[in-house]
Amino acid sequence: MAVEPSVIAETKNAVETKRLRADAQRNRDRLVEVAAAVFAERGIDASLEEIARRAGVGIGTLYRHFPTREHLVEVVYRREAEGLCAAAGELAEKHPSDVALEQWMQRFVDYIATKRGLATSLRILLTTNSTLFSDTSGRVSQALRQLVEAAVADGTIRGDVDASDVLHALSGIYSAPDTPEWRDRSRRLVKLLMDGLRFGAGKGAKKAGE
Amino acid sequence: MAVEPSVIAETKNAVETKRLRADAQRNRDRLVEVAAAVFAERGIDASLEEIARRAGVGIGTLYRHFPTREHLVEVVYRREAEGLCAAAGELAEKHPSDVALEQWMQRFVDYIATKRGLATSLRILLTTNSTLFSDTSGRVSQALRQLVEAAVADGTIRGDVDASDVLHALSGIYSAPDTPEWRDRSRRLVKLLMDGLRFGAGKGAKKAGE
DNA sequence: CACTAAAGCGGAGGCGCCTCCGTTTATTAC
DNA sequence: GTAATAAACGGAGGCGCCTCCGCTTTAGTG
Repeated sequence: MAVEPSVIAETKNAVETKRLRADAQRNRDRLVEVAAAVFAERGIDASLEEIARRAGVGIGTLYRHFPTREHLVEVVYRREAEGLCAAAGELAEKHPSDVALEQWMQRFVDYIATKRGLATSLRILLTTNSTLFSDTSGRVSQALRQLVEAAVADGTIRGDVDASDVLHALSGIYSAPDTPEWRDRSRRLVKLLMDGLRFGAGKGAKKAGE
Repeated sequence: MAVEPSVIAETKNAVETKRLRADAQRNRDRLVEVAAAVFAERGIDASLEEIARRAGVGIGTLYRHFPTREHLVEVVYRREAEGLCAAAGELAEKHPSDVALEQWMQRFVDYIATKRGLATSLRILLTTNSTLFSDTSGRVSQALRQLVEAAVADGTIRGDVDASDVLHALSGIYSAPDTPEWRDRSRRLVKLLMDGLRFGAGKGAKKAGE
């Protein structure tokens, strides 16, 4: 019933938390990685014992690192968000900017899929600590902005839209009901949006290529 | 994850649900009664096995009657609300109308105490089926109205207030934080309110006693 | 009353949660 | 290198959840 405030502290200090012993750090990383996979595969209610087992550690180790399920879920979610943001840069290097945008948005669909699941389980935490989602969503939309601006700048998508338009267009992904077809429907939405963005590419940019 | 719509149906038809076998009905009643006591004593997370044990039935029987914890909690809550409403009539018969009102409000504090606990556990259900609270709160405020009007009518409390004023004044009980002192604080609030209501009793009633 | 079908019972068993503490391992100091 | 110590490990064990199904009881019928 009582929600521990320590969660907040823990996450804020994450970067400068006291150095873990090498083995501890290894186990912790492993756990987060495995947890991400297991949550994706089995859903958010997956057994923590399975996670420990697959990570090759005892259940006690899992609990030492993540005193509650929510702690683990939160860390997984943050990692997911970071991965998504990092992908923006990587995709931008490897692909034409419109393709980069498209692929990133497809990945965004997956991200939202997890986010939905996690939200259910984090609900209790969130009522107390609501920096989590605002934190990450800021950085995610920053990543999107970067991609959209690049694509507009080199004329691979139309110039009369900006990142917030795109985000708005994507909002259907958030709000669509949690049906089995959700993911496919969302993928189609991204394609549709992309076609719309490509249509008339090169025209109407506020700044014509310099 | 999926929330069963059957809960709604089950409750609506509660009155005319197919007759249970005598032993089944006995067990069911017993379970609800015991559950109310155990929830009050141990909190909403009390062990269902303890409830079954104390009710003298097997855990299987509990689960047959109440397939999820939430089902049980809901029934307990409805029973609580009914008891509160019924108390209005009983208190009105046994006591002067201002005393009846005061005692009822004290009981109301207990009711809210459970309601808070239950709300936590029912949250998931409530997002789907929100008739529960509106249902009961209508009847509860009806009970309050009856008491307030009687007390105004016979001049034991002041006449320039009505039931909704009193309910409004009680809202502090709802919204106060869930601290250990909550109950005492709420009891004092009721006393305070009662003093206010008695002050100037007999004056200013819209209708002087007929 | 006896008989039968249907309804209901109950607890064993499998699984997951979480804690506790004896054992192991990394790190630090020498 | 070794020793000392703090940090971390891991899994046994206790408890609760929930399902499943062989056994018991009730309600109906003649």
